[in-house]
Amino acid sequence: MEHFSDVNETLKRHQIRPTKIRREILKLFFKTDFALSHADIVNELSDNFDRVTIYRALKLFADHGLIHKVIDDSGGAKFACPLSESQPTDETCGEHLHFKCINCGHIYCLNEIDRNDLVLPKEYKFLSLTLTAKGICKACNS
Amino acid sequence: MEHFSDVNETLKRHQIRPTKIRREILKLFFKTDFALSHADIVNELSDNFDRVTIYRALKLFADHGLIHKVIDDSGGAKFACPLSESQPTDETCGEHLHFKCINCGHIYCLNEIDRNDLVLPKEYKFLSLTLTAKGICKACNS
DNA sequence: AATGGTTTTGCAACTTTGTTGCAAAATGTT
DNA sequence: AACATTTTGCAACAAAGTTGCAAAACCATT
Repeated sequence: MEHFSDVNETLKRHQIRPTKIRREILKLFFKTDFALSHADIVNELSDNFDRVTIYRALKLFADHGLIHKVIDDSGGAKFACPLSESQPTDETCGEHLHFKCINCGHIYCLNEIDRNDLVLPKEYKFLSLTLTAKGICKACNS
Repeated sequence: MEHFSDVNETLKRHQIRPTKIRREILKLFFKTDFALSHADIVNELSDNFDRVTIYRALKLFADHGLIHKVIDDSGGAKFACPLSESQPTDETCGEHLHFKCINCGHIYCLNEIDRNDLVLPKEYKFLSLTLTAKGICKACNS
């Protein structure tokens, strides 16, 4: 768990030059435990920064492994920042469990769950699981 | 496996009135074994039908359980038509395995795979699996 | 502190994807 | 054929995201 004062340091650690808008966006991620959409960020930030700049910051953060993109089941893009920095985000984004609340719509990254023995934290109520495989299809595998 | 001549009958069976454009779209689904995007259909249909009419036909098909929507991992919507009509599409869409080819980008519905023992057809090369749970989150579950 | 070079930002314009309202065309029924 | 109901095509709109470019901010050097 990181503190707000770590914002500058975290940016630098990820080779991202700290600017005002980047600090503001990262602060928002630090105080939120679910994935944020671009629109969420625009609405949440008090000073109105430019939409495009926010898109670019999100892209930059993702490219540098600070956050990762999650596609909502309705097709919208959200971005999640893993609070535990223990594991590198870059490659592991597809490897942890995502949980979508059908009530509030929030998406949570459940990093600590064993994929082979899915037991959610007790406060969560499990209803369904979607599986999506990736690989090479029969047409391309020849 | 259905034949082209079944197009009219299939539409009627799903309580969809057969019109020219609906027959054309369904034919396309019958001859394709992967999920189609709206843009795919626009490009594939020789007569140029109106974009909006195609959107409406897809919505209608999905509402009547003839096809189901799949969200691509890049956020785009695709629609898949299960060739085996053995199982009702409406509720089971989230329950079968989706396979995305990282080479051609096509999404296949693998209906016959046992979720508890994922063994893909031998022509497919498996690379990774994404898990997404749904339910009620800690904030809403109180 | 001023200079100069690189980044970053904000703005305008544009694309893609999808939706809505409405009049005209097609369809089904009597 | 005449009627009511569906369906289609069109125009307009909205949300999400991208690109090019000039102005502003930033950084390093003298």
